[in-house]
Amino acid sequence: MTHLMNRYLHSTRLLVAIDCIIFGFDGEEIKLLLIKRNFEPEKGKWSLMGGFVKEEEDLEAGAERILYELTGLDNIYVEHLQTYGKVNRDPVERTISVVFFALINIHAHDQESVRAHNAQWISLKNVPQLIFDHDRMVENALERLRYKAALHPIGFELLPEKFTIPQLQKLYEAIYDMRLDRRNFSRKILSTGLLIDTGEKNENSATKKAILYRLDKQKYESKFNAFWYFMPESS
Amino acid sequence: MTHLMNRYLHSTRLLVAIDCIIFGFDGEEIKLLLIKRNFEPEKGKWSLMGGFVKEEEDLEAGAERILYELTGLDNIYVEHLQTYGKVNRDPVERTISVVFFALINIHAHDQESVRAHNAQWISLKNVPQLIFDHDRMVENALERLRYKAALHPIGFELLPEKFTIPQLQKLYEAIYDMRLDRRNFSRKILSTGLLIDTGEKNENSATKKAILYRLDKQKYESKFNAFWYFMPESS
DNA sequence: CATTAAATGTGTCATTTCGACACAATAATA
DNA sequence: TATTATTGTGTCGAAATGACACATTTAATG
Repeated sequence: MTHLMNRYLHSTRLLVAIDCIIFGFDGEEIKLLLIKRNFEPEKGKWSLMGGFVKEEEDLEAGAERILYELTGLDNIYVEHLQTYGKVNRDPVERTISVVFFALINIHAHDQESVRAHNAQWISLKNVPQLIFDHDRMVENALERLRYKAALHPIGFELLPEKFTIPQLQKLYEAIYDMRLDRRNFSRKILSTGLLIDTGEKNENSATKKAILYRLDKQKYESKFNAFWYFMPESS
Repeated sequence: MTHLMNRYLHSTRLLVAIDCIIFGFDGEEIKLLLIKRNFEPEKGKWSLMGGFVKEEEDLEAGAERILYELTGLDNIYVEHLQTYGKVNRDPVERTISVVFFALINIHAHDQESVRAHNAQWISLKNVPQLIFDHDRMVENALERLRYKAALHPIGFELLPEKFTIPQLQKLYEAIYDMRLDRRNFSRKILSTGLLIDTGEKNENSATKKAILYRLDKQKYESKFNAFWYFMPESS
């Protein structure tokens, strides 16, 4: 038992943080939920929402706790991105950061809680410099989002329950920062069989009202872990 | 400063381990380099190669150290898989495990070092039960390998510098555990423009000698982070 | 009330890609 | 020289893709 103890006893314990990249979509742009820190360290600067792992808490649970604290939402899409552990990434003390990214319906969160945390939705194109290595985390998360959305039907997580094909197209155009052909996009999306016509139409339109669809949850679950092979047209 | 100290001081420090999933290919099967532990805890059982993060060591550096210790190789393909942090995953003490996976040329490693660590190459199909949550790590790594190899020209990392198209095909057949059509495979691979005909032929053949190709490093680098869209035929 | 403008739904067509399959070339062996 | 196993390359029809046209819906306009 002494031998066992030695291996463990002589090893370093580290602070373990959890940081969350929170994506939203307002109909035009992809946005991030960032906080202007009113606490140390780096008070006054922008950062991701985060916290430390608790003694008796799984990592995923920690991410969900932190997301709930800020947005009042649970049951949202959360995925482990990766872990950042450069020796000097946190100037106060060496800290490993386990990073998750979340996709939420931007209109569904708790406004009050967001205000209390001094948080704001900021367009991807206007993201300020962030503390520590949070910039790189955001970069990597965007790559992952693009990667994932090309292959899995993940985009729906950013939209309300009922949505139109033009809305979905705008979402993909925002994710990939490129224009897509309406007609080809529609064909591709409908060919997945994931969309169910609700019979309703989008009333908030000054011109032709688009059909409101909802996800076929069943097919969604079954297709989610399979490759999807959707990709924006190459040029 | 007291405020700052409180946030940090009252948080838990955790043991941080690094575990490595090491893939190899022997020409027929995908294999894992596993160790039969001659140390506690779980002495006598099989596990991944791992270790603890050192005080002044980046995570990636730690993975490379551990890989070098076992195989004598550096400059190999290593990618962060994900981090496992369930509260009770290690019965001795709560430990977070940052997991990497590596792809190596199975004939290039240091035999002596592998023997000294009581390690063995074990076919994916015969992997014994592993300690802790290492089974799930292996499962996830295989998923990642399949995912990645379908989209990026990653398979070459498992082959010697010069290789034939039939060898490459056998590799993909092993990764996806399915048979592929020779003629379609050849067409797809050659169409990527990544292969350069060395002019040499594989002399270890009792029949028609296959052309030896090597990677076009330049194109390889440029295509690596782009989607590749190679996938085995569906059925 | 007819016209216009903007947005949506659907269709066509040529090109490319993909899967299934056939045939010729190479090299050791009998 | 025939045989056998393996490798290289070609063909063909079906499906998917990108480029593009046209008709429909709706509010606003005169």
